[in-house]
Amino acid sequence: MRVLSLFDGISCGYFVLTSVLKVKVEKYFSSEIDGNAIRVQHHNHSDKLTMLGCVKKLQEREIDNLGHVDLVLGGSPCDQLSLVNWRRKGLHDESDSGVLFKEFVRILDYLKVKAASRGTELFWLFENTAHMERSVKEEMSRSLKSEPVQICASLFVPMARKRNYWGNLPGMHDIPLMPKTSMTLQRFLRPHRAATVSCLPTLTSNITSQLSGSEKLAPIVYDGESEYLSINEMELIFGFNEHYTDCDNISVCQRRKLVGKSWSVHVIAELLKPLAAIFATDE
Amino acid sequence: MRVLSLFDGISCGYFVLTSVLKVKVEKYFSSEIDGNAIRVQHHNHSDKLTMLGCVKKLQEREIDNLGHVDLVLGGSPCDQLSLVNWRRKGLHDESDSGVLFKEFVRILDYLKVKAASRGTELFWLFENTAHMERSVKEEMSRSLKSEPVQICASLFVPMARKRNYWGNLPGMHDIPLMPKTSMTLQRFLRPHRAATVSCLPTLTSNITSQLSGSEKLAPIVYDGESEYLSINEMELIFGFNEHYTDCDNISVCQRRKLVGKSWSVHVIAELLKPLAAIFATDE
DNA sequence: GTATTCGGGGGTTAACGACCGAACA
DNA sequence: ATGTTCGGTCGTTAACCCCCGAATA
Repeated sequence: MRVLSLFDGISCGYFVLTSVLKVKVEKYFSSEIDGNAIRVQHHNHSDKLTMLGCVKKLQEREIDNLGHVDLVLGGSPCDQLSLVNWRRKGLHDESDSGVLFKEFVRILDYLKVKAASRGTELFWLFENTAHMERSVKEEMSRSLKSEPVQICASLFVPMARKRNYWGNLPGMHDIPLMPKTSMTLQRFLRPHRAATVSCLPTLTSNITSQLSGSEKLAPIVYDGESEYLSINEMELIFGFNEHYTDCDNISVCQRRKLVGKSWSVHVIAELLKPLAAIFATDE
Repeated sequence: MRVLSLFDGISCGYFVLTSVLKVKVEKYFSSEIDGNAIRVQHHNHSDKLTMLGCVKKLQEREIDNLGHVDLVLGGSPCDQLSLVNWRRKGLHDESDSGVLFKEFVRILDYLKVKAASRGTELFWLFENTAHMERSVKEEMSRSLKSEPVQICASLFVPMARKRNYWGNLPGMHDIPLMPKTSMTLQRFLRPHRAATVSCLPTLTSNITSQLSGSEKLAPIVYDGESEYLSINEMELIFGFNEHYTDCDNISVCQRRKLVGKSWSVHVIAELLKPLAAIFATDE
């Protein structure tokens, strides 16, 4: 499989395809500009990724040079779209990150045309927060020429995380809306660390996102004192290996920002699972 | 084997005995008061250690309650002894950490008497920096009733670390003073990270200890820029598993302090290796 | 009503990264 | 002479953690 991942972050897509689904990834093109995210990519996947830099550099000439692409992945920045940012600028402020959504559409549309003319199939998946203005979501759907499915990570892990997923993956609109997982937070913790809640709120890059309810209850008790999740625990709950982001002296704060903006591994694995039956795997 | 480790830090002794030498450790009593060190102990060895708290609490009654002890380990704080601290207070200032050396002697002497009266053998190992005033070293030798052997970690890893080791371990004074290891720093680094030196200076808790020579050369080049070692690389060079100290949101700075004060795994393994032929192992 | 949320601004605290220093090899 | 070192102080920068906020469900 040959993959193009835009806004690749800490390469959740590559992690899911190779570590979870065991798909043989022949090429993985990663577009990312954040220095810490690239350090995590280097540390975990070193020379298996091809780094492309900024999406804006990907014009038709550069896309042609990638060769054949089977799957396009992307989740453009939501900081200017999410309702949690009351000073958000929306999709159209050219000086901010919301406008990057259009880069995904531009690149996807070009690859669709190429695939159609060659008679090959192009799979794609686009993700963004479910917590945005209705008008923005509708504009995204018009641009992507499809309707999203909303999936919450609490189907698989003890953490809320409602996200909208657009795409053409087989069966993606038929994912059963099962009840929340029976896995409790405590199951993810080491000895000496006790959970105060069974399920976490949506974890963002802001540490206060960990506090539950109006009483703002911290999730952990250690040595008789309440405290926040460790970054290790956050990595595990998102579905990565423990220590996934521990490299190159990236601070705990920056690691929290990287993971808080990432995808939930279990949800992406559920969405991409049908591709494992189509493309070559290691098993 | 039943072990008492004083000033246990991040439990290098337990790591060596179990992970390197595969000795069956029936009991490992750890005396430590640093909160971050205890978090690392909990995270890596959870319920396999028995925490004793401060060495000063270990009076004859508490020592009796430990039951039989085969091996005593310890490296008392050197911040008031090392020549690098020009405001050091020495061994006898009751308000500072140098005086803790006497706690090791007190506890060792009591266990020696107990072992002699029961006719059992008591192994012991005490460690401290080689970079101290001659008079302090001589006083330590008088108190411990033995002479130390000086071993540098560069025998095994690309890092200087001259330390004095006192004890009664079989063959410890016969460890061959081989030339420095042929393992270069580059062998410990991931792709995209280049070493500027083949062997590091003595790594301490101070980040500037990584700079070599009068030109103060940083050890790493990444993306064309010189930078410091990552804490991961420091863990590996000390002989621990990568991420050994990554837990509970301990900051990179605090992790550097924990590792910088720790023992070199390879040296301790060489010293304790003869015990693997005496005590039960997993192999 | 009421709880929720891939975020930012502001004041306090800790990490960072240069100099400092003196003995022993 | 020259280089070295299980550290500590000092100014600068970044991390921390309380507030804030408004649409959607």
